[in-house]
Amino acid sequence: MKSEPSDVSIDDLSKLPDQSVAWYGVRNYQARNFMRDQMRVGDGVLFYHSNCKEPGIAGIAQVSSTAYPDATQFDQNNKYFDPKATQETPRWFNVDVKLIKKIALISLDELRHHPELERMRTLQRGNRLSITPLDPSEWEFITEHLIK
DNA sequence: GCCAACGTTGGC
DNA sequence: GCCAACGTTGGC
Repeated sequence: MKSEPSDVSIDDLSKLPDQSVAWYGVRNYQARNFMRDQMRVGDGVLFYHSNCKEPGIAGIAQVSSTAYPDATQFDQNNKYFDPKATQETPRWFNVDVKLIKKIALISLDELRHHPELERMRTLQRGNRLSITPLDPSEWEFITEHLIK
């Protein structure tokens, strides 16, 4: 799951109550569907810093709630406000994500050097989805071999 | 349903 | 700041 550290960084997450955050602001249907239809409480999450000086995996987290309507879609003053969403028929959903641990950054450059990860969705050319599923073998490789 | 125009993402 | 890639919008 990608987050821009200027918005919510791994250190921001570590300071939040319960080290947990609502994954608000997703406005892409495919990414929304991953949260709404596929994520389960306890699923592992790689917390990825994007659109920043050092992009890469900054921490390990887990899904800590099932999906529920993203509150920002109803807030006229929020940049994620969606005039087409209503309380009765919300359009956007988010899960909560809870920090497990911050790790030494695994840079995008390093990720690209491991053949075990060459099919990883988020590394594919042209991929812009902020949320992508991981193959269990990719999760295993990263958590067992790339965390110092 | 097509598709041009436009907006966004995100690495570099 | 550039720009490739891709998603969304809306006229027709």
